Amino acid sequence: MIRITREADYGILLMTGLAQAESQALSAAVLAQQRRLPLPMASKILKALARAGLLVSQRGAQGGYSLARSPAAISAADIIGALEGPIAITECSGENHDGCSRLEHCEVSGHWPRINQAIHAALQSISLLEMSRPDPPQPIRLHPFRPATTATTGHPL
Amino acid sequence: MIRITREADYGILLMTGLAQAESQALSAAVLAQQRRLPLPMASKILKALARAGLLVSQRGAQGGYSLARSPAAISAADIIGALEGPIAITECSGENHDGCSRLEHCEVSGHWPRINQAIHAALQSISLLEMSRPDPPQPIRLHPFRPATTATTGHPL
DNA sequence: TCGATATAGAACTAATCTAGTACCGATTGC
DNA sequence: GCAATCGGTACTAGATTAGTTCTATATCGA
Repeated sequence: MIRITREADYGILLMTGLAQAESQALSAAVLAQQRRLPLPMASKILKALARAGLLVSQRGAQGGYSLARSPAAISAADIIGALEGPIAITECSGENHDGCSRLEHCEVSGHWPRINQAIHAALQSISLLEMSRPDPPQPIRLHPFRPATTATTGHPL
Repeated sequence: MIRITREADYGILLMTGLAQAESQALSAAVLAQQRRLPLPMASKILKALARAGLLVSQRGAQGGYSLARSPAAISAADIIGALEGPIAITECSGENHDGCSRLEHCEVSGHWPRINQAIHAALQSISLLEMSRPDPPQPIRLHPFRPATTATTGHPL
């Protein structure tokens, strides 16, 4: 139900890694190793997070990534949104009806905006600072790394 | 970001249709026509909702579907959960670690349960009664019906 | 009792999406 | 200048989704 992609999962892992590094810059290779993620994947995700303005990147030798803001000022919604694109409500509501206004049977009640807002609010209420605290009742990984050819368990959220 | 399947979207449409029918039973054909959904699709979804106990079905001529409980007692979480399976937290937390306990790198903090719970709470706070009220600021459809061969716009939630 | 109407359930297919990899270019420190 | 790193795009195999089809079962009414 309401699944999140593995990219977003990994993204949160990487962000918590950076949050714990206390503003020290870490390279993609270091972060990937720390979180046991394949380097190309981690690299791809870090690029996206930097492009979204959540990370600051430093190129060249001794380069790396660090958080663009304090962990308290970054929410789960920020991270997930950066990796999975804008929430739907921005695609088909308000002034922007692209892809929807063409449809002849758009007569249905506005339940989705309400749901979107509820979920968005829930995600925005969770900060990276909270997620970085290593005090969970149960250590849990929902999206464990799985090499491309291996069977998988589902990843519903 | 955090997408919901079209089935769940259609499911909510169909449920609101039944909620507005005020406990009168409606056939799959009637509901499908009302919501402009292809009959086989509507039929498939209604079957699933009935199996999940959200609808009561009446077979045979003059048969149809009606709500198993009052619209106020049915939440968005119920509908989405019925169509997209149990939420992840039940698959990999508490006593039930199937598919996760085997993994060697399960050392990560428990951020997902927190997020799961937040989203689940948000969805549970929205009742079918609310969703059935035709008073939205903007009538919106996120998952418009699209014949199998047609291009699509994304459907992020 | 028979036939029309409806739901129950499983199986199948095409299109789309996801996860992960590979490659090449640009920057920077030593 | 060269090695270390990030930036960006393109590609592929596998999984998932969306929708259809087929057959079985139940019920109403003539």
